[in-house]
Amino acid sequence: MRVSREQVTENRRTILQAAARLFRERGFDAVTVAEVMQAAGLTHGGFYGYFKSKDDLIAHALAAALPTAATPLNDLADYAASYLSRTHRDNRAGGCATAALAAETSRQAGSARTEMTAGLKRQIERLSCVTEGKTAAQRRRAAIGTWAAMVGAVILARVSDDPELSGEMLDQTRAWLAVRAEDHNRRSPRARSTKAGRPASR
Amino acid sequence: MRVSREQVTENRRTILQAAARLFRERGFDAVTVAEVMQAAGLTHGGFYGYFKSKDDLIAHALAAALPTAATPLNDLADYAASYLSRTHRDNRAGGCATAALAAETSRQAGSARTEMTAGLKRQIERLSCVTEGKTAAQRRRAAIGTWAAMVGAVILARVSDDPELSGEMLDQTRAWLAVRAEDHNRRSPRARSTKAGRPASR
DNA sequence: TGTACATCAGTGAACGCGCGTTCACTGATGTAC
DNA sequence: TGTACATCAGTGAACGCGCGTTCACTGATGTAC
Repeated sequence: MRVSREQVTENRRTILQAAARLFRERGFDAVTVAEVMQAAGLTHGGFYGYFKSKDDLIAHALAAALPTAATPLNDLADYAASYLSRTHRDNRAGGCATAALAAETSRQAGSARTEMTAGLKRQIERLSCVTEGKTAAQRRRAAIGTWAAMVGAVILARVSDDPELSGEMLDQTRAWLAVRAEDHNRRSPRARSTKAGRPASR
Repeated sequence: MRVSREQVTENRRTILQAAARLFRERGFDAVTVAEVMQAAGLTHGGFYGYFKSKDDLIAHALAAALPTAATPLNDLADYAASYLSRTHRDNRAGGCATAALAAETSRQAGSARTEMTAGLKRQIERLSCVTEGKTAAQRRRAAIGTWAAMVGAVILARVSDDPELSGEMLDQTRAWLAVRAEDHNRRSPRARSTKAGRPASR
């Protein structure tokens, strides 16, 4: 049952989206190739016409799930509020691929790690545009520290089976990040660069 | 080939230590029951005399690998320096079980999540004794934010296949945490509570 | 434009393989006298 | 204290099962005339 070239392109996209969701939700190992193909409305035999192997799918699905440099951030407080929300914590399948898969990816084949590393670099660049700091180096430092805290908080909130502690991880980390920004403004109020003052993304 | 009761007790401890190391190094799924038993110097058939199932082993191995409340922290800067070191980053098997396994544990059976949650509570308590803050609530907030950043930074440093970026994740997060403490001291220099002023652990 | 044929995306059965788990057996330990 | 027997920790073969991957086949698509 051959299919049109447009259909092939669309199928590939559908497979990648299904894989990206399933992997984030359950992890690489717990998701089978057959499940991904079924979620994409196909049978498992056709998989190897699209990808060399499951490892190959993992790398491409990661690339598809990670944010691109083309999507700039607006306000850090807004971003933190949405990232450190209960909605995001409970939405693994549609949420941040780094929080869901970074730890597992570090034990994965090279191509997956390469994709995750590229995504990490893009995210640090994006955050560097909205963090506080007199110099670019200070803003980069804040971007790295903030990102580590956000990713760590979501991972820890997700592992906690105590709902109160889980919510506290999100809320307290958010408040702690806000206090940090306030401290900075108190120390050097003129250093805050406006959003318009720098390009929105790179 | 029956074995003495003391030997049984020691074997159980050996199995747990071997499992805790292997799980941290490669993750729960990638380690087989047979590998754990071989690492403990036994054959795989005897496993079910010690544990109900692999899930049961996972829960007990986590409990064994997580820090106990009885080990208090001394200085936060020292702890951060050692946690955010290249040595720790490269020593998964002997390193922090939370950084190595929290993400995977959040998709695991209930007993493993319960152990990890208990470990998280203990760690927040430990850190609350060495963080800055006028009130207990402020110190707890700092403990949570600091712990999220430390765990996140090690996870991200481990996933990066760019050695420079990997090292930067550790160094910048450490510097960023130090700046945060300085800011606090500048804001309210009297608020710093001495180590002797509070019990070392709870 | 219409027709005949080659191409190849998709199907589903099948293959190896390795895993968690079970089980009959062995022989040293622990215990009852 | 010494002996006979019951117990049970450990062994290794075996069991199901599910996974990633392969392959012969099908039939709609794309192309050459």
